[in-house]
Formats: sequence, structure tokens, C-alpha cells
Amino acid sequence: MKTVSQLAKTAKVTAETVRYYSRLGLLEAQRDPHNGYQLFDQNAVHRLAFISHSRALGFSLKDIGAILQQSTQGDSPCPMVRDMLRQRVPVVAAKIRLLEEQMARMQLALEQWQSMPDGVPDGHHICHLIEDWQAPAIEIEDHE
Amino acid sequence: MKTVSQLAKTAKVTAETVRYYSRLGLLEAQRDPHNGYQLFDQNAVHRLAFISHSRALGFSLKDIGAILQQSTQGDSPCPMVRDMLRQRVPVVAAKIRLLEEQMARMQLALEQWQSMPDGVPDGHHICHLIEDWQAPAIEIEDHE
DNA sequence: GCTTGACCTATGTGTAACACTTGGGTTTTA
DNA sequence: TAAAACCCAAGTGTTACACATAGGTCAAGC
Repeated sequence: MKTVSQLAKTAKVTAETVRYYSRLGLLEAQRDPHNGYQLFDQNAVHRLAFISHSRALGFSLKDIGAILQQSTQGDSPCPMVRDMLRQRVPVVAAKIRLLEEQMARMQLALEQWQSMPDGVPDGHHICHLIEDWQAPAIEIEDHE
Repeated sequence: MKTVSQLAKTAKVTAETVRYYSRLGLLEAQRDPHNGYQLFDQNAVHRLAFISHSRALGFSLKDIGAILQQSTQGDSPCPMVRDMLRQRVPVVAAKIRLLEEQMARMQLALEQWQSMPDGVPDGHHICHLIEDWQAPAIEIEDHE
């Protein structure tokens, strides 16, 4: 049986993360009757590794909760897992595209600014670098 | 003089966004002495356009606040603006790289899973698709 | 004059996934 | 025995808003 920080160390996450997952119900712990400390067994070690693995694949903690629940209910979560991942691919692709567009805007602006002088504020303009810059597209990064 | 939603409409943002910016001090408004409504002048229209422009370039609202403050203090924000954008480029580049790595993991996993059957839970395994999947790298997307 | 609907207000909550802080109690070790 | 190093729950901060609540205001038509 491991305490919070022992489990954290073996799984290479912080102790706060372990407590957080435990609070969310993703990890189950027994309590030391003497002091109320959380005690985790080998199963929890496995579950935590599973969670980290799933996170690396892009699943949210909410998704992971659903997966864990399915499997503890005796149903195979595999079809759901395939589906969720398939749905996530175009979302991540869109995110990448947005970031690349923003990157292009940033680099273009920096190039243009190389040959532009600094302005002095005159009460009407704020920063002519930005004001005079023509946005190639009016899309803004969303912040999921 | 425009009300919140009139300003929002001309700037193509939501009324909540206008109120939010106003609360943060990015927009200044007079108050209608009769009903307490916020009233914005032409300057505010200009400032809001400036904010949208800056957001498209990737500046955070905090950054924009600093830029606005500089310029109202009579200092040219241009050098700061160049610097901030230069610093942001590698950050965005790193974000893109992380997302691309995650995308690769997702697609690789989906391919591998094509030929794998669904598993049934047996109390020890949760989802063998995930458990048997070998992570090419143990990096996890951060969620700014 | 009055209802209806469309506006406005401030304030609070929700979002993701934690990190950090606060204010305690506990356990170990020097 | 006292400090160091752990544990706890609960709350706050991060980002940029969207949305909900509960109410006040205003123009129009009947």
C-alpha cells in the first residue's frame, strides 16, 4: 500500500495530481483508520498508468472517467474509445491549422515591422505597427 | 455615443465581450446619468478594433492592457510590441509541435487498432487498446 | 395606460487540468 | 523535543469569455 506521494513518485506525477484524480473519483483509495491518509494498492498504480497513457493519447479526464466507468460496469469500453479518438482527430487538426495561421500572421508582421519606425503616441494612435497591419484573415485562436 | 450592444455590433463581438473588456479597464465608458448605462465614444470604437487586431496577432488581454497603458502614458509601445511578438513565436511553434506529436500518436493508435479486437473487461484490464499501446514519447499536451 | 419584447445593469458561475496556498494535523528523525 | 517532511480538505488562480440570474429601462403598439 502506497501513500499519495509514494504513488506520485512511482507514476512520475505530482502528489497534487494524485489527490486531484482521487477527488474526481478516477482513483480509489482506502483510508488508514489511524490518521485518515489515503492508501493505494497495486490496482491504483495500474489505473494511474492507464490515465497517463490515455492523456498522452489526448483524452480528457472526463473521457477517462467515462472509460473507467464503462469497464467497471463490465462493458468493453473499446468501441467507445475508438469512436472518441476518431472524433478527436479533426478537432486537433483544426487546432493545428489555427495555430499555423496565427504563426504565419506573426511572422509576416515581424517582417513588415523590420522596416517600420517606432511611432510616438499622439492621442489618436496607439501603436501604428498593429493599427497599420492588415490581417490576412480575421480568425482568432480559440483557447480550449 | 454608443451603448454596449451598439458597440458590440459595429465591432462584431458579443455584448458580453464588450462588458468584459470594460470591466478589465481595456475600454473606458461614460455613464448615462439617467440609467447608468455605459456609453462609448468613437475612441472606444477605435480601441476595440485595436484589441481585436492585437488578439489576431496572438497577444493576450494582459499584453494588450500593457500596450494600452504604455501609450496612454505617452510612451511608444512599439518596441515592447516587437519584443512581445518575437518572444511569442517560439512559444506558438512549440505548441504546434506538441499538437503534431499528439496527432501522430492518435493516428498511429487508430491504425494499430484497426486490426485489434475489442476486449472484455476481466477486472484486471481496462481497455487493452490503450494499455497495449506503446507511447512513442511521453509528452502530454498542455492546455493553455 | 399598459403590456410586450428588446434592451440594459451587476454579479456569479462554468469551462480544463491542474498548481499553489491556507491552515491545520501527523510522522519521522536527529 | 523540535524541526523536517509528510498528510488532509477546501479554496484560489490561470484564460477569455459564455451563460444564467434577477432585476431595471425603454420604445412600440393596442
